[in-house]
Amino acid sequence: MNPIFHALFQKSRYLTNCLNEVLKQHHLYSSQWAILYCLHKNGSMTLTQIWKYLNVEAPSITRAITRLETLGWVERLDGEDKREKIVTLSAQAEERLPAIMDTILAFEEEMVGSLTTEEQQQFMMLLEKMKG
Amino acid sequence: MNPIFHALFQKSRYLTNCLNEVLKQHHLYSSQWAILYCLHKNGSMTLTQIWKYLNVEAPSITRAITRLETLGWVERLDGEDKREKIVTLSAQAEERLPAIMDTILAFEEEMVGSLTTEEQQQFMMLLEKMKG
DNA sequence: TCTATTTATTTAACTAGCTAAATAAATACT
DNA sequence: AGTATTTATTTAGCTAGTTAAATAAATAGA
Repeated sequence: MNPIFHALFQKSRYLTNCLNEVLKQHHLYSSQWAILYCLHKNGSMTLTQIWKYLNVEAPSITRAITRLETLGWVERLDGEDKREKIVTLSAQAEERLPAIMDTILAFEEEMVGSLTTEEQQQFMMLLEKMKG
Repeated sequence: MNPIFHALFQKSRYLTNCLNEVLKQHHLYSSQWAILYCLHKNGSMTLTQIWKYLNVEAPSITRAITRLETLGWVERLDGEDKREKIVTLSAQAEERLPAIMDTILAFEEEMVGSLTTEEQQQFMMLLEKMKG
């Protein structure tokens, strides 16, 4: 068994666990953060736009949005096309995002700061060179 | 948001999905394969040895072993220390392992074959250079 | 116009990780 | 010896991904 896969899976799991740990202070999980960041960057989006952007399946997003809605982070609005739901950040979310972003930046610096910019580019290049 | 994390998580998810896909022909999931491979390599192991080796929490292994046991891949035996359970591969599993290993080798070649040995080492080195 | 197909979302059920707490056996301490 | 602590496993319940199938609205075609 090629150790690359084991190492890659381990690191991925380890990093999401760490991310969840630092996000605890904001009462968020990493998958919830991914959606909030996506909405912050792109503005209001339909569910389909979100899952295509994050490259996960629709039901994962439906469930996460439902949770974020009950927690007051987002709102679901009917679209002009009655099939689609438009998701927007709540005022409360907009207010809290800067502090969360600070947390994330510190986390990233801690995790990946030991790599030079060239090494980071090298890493991305190698990742992309794997099939898929 | 540093794109390294997104890329890493995506690739990890993509590779496990691919692995699950090729393992379908053997009616196995990737996490089940990880345990079977571990037992093949190390011989009989206690649950604790397995979860420490695979670096996941104990309940994940308890559940996976229960499933593998009902499917006939492994057996749970009482240890001399009555607290521990010793897990062994079934005869059926031993019989089927070579074919599964062929599948896995082909999968690895497909996924990572486009990288030279140096690139693979480079990749591992960069992974390890990240904190953790 | 009516029907068939496509598209957006949701629901159900599965694997797979996690933490926290329960249980039972072994070990350590007085 | 008897109690307290540690260790191994399990159970319960959570996030988070997946596929398959249901529902409802929009679109395309006869």
